[in-house]
Amino acid sequence: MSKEAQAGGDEPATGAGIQRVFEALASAPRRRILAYLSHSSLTAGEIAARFDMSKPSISQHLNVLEVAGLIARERKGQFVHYSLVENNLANTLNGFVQDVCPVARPIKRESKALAAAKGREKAEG
Amino acid sequence: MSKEAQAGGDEPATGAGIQRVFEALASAPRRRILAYLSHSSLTAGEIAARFDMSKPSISQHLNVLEVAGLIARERKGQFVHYSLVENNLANTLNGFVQDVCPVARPIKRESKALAAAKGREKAEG
DNA sequence: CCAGAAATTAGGTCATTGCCTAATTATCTA
DNA sequence: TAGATAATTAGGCAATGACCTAATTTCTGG
Repeated sequence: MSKEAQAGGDEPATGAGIQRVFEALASAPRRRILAYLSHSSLTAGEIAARFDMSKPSISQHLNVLEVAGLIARERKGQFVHYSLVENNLANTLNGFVQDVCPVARPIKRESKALAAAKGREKAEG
Repeated sequence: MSKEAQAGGDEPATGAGIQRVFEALASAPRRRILAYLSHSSLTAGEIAARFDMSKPSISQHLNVLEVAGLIARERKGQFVHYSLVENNLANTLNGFVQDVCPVARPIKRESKALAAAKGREKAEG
């Protein structure tokens, strides 16, 4: 398993990947893109159509999200489909919260269970 | 209860507070400060001493974190003590993850329980 | 009151980000 | 192959952010 692709699993919250993730999330349009993709995969054009912003700008946002490992792209003919990389966001943020927030530490085992459950889901899905 | 002070409780992940939180978290030094404060409260000077950075720069970072509602300041004589606002970080990130990450949605009730438990903890103190 | 320490504010520089338009690449179809 | 559509890359510009030094505020102790 590639370390960066599935960041958040065991990687400490001080790793290199987490920086890109938080930078990616610091932008409202990018968070909005993630929200859209949480409902269904979309082409770059479909995403751009939902914004009052030029296509190249959206393309840049998509690139930032992809480099952060939060979304995946797949070319299909002349279209490029984007989809959420589901584990990464939750795991990265979860890992960080566990490092920083004392309250959250007790649920460390739960998040572990969550990751396991997700693994199962993927395998069955 | 002030809405912004305890952001993340019911506030949608599209609110104004979340933007400040994510911007605050986009900086490695600021995340490091949060990690320090998760172990104990510290004065501005004690925090600055842990960084290879000027005190004014640290002061600015502290201000960003405070405006985001992630830390609290308390003046004691000539010192200023900073401490973590524990609920806010976990709740804000949790709320966002629930909005975006399909896997995480089923644990919505758990996070609610977590918030409740935290309330109790605070009250018993 | 004055010297000194803690912390912030003020002001300036430099790099980065976010947006745009124009140009380019890749693909489909007639 | 030519023309149209999807998407990206290239390049430029304004705004923002992160750092610094110097100056200021706020408190303590002699």
